[in-house]
Amino acid sequence: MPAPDLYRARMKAASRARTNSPAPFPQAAGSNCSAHNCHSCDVRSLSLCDALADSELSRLDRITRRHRTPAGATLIREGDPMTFACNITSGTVRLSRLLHDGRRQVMGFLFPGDFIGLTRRNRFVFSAEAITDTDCCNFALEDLETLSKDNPRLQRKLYEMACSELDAAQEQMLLLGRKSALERVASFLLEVRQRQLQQGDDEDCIILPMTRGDIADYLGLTLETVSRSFSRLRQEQVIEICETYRVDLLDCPRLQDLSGNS
Amino acid sequence: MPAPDLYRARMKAASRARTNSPAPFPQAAGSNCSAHNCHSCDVRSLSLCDALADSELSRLDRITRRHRTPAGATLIREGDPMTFACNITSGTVRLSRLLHDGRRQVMGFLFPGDFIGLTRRNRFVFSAEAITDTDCCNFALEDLETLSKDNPRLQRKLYEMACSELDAAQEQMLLLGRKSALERVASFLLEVRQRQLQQGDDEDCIILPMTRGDIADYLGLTLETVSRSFSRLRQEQVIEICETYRVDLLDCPRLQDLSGNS
DNA sequence: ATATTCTTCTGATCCAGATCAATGCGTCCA
DNA sequence: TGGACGCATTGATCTGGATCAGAAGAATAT
Repeated sequence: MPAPDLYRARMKAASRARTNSPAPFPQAAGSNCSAHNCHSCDVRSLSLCDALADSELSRLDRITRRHRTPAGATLIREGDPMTFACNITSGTVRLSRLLHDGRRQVMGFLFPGDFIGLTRRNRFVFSAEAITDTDCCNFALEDLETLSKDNPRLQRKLYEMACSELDAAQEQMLLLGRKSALERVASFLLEVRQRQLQQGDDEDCIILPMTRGDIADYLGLTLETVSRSFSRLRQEQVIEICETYRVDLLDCPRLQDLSGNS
Repeated sequence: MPAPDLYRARMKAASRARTNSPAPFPQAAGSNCSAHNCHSCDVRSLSLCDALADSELSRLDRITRRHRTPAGATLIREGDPMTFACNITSGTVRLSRLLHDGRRQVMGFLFPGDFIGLTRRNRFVFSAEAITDTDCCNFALEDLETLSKDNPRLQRKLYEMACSELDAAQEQMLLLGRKSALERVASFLLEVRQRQLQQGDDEDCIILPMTRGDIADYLGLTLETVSRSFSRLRQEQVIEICETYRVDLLDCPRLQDLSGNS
């Protein structure tokens, strides 16, 4: 995504929030927004669907509902009944949870290939909001269960995804429990870099579609502290802030040191 | 466990740490410490093994190695290769991770029925230490994989356990990222209560086998702050500290309010 | 153009919780 | 029996990051 678009997307998102327009999701069955099918899917190798052989894909195709969610709109509201799971195929999504008085914890940012639905709760405890325009495939939970029941590879893949998420969550617990502000921000930049390498963007230039406030709520800080940490990393020549939402990692080894991961 | 024993166990643990005696784990095959088998297992219904029918238990029995770990000894060291998984059958275990400069994050406390091994890493990134004398069953990872390969219920159970862990980890991320000290301590007490209800101890009197320092490292606080929070809850008649490691929850609704979970 | 909105950045001040320090209690061991 | 040790509690002080308060940039709306 070209850089100026990102800013525009953010603005659109903000304006949508202002006018409080209804979230376009979930939509009625059949209202597919992007010409797309499982066989030609860009992110199949990154996602759940990687567990299915070509021959099984048509069965998946039949239970899939595809949706486009514009930037700023809500995919899932905290408290919604957990009736479907969801696979992000393009865009960036923010998962967040609120405390009664408005304090917010961002549980994670989702990129193409990421999956929502690894939980045993019967309601979503977080909301999912599109940071940029987002495409996703969702499956009724019962369909997915039927499918996984006679597909051990799919069941196994779900297990592996849950374990990976768990590894990441434990990393985040260490960060939130014991790291300083600068360590958190350094860790975050390296995490985003790692994610973008997986996506095939192999530059040391990372794109941050989320705001400083989003980052702060992910790292258990305030946006001012995040901003100051960015500035300090810039002053120390560890990063260059090309644009607000685009950062060059000039010195990754140093960033690694600063991240606290020995 | 009667209360005074707990104090003694802690002392033993401390003395073991002092004299730096070697961890008695992993032991050679066959060195079973407790007379115990899968069919008569107390915690089967709480654990992984619940997924297996009676008829399949003997197969599990054959790949199981049982160990007793005395209080204060180490079950797993950070960095050990992940060659086995482990099921706690009695006792309490602390999982913790260290930052290079000694800062510690306790990732969780394990009770009977809890499982270690839901990860995709090939090395343990945390250490596991027995807080009280602990019995566990462990399985070579490859045995477990063989078993789960032709046992969909076991595979499914592993998936569900990973999802439960993930739900808990997200709860903890909210706590570590956004809750105040008092909210953290209140949440912790309620969490322990919940765990002890599962174990069948249905009193509003909870046992805390871990030290204030352990609790602090679990909650991202210092032990002084934890101690002060306990004192404040006592002053406000929300809890009664019967003994250091035994707490009565006098007013659970109030504790719930104070925990920040609306 | 100009006003407006959203966001970031930076400086000044404040405070919750960390750190430092002292006391007491229970257990172990010589 | 006394001293050492581990742990918990409480008080005094300090500080990293929160909060409060502008200023300025970037884009949209008019």
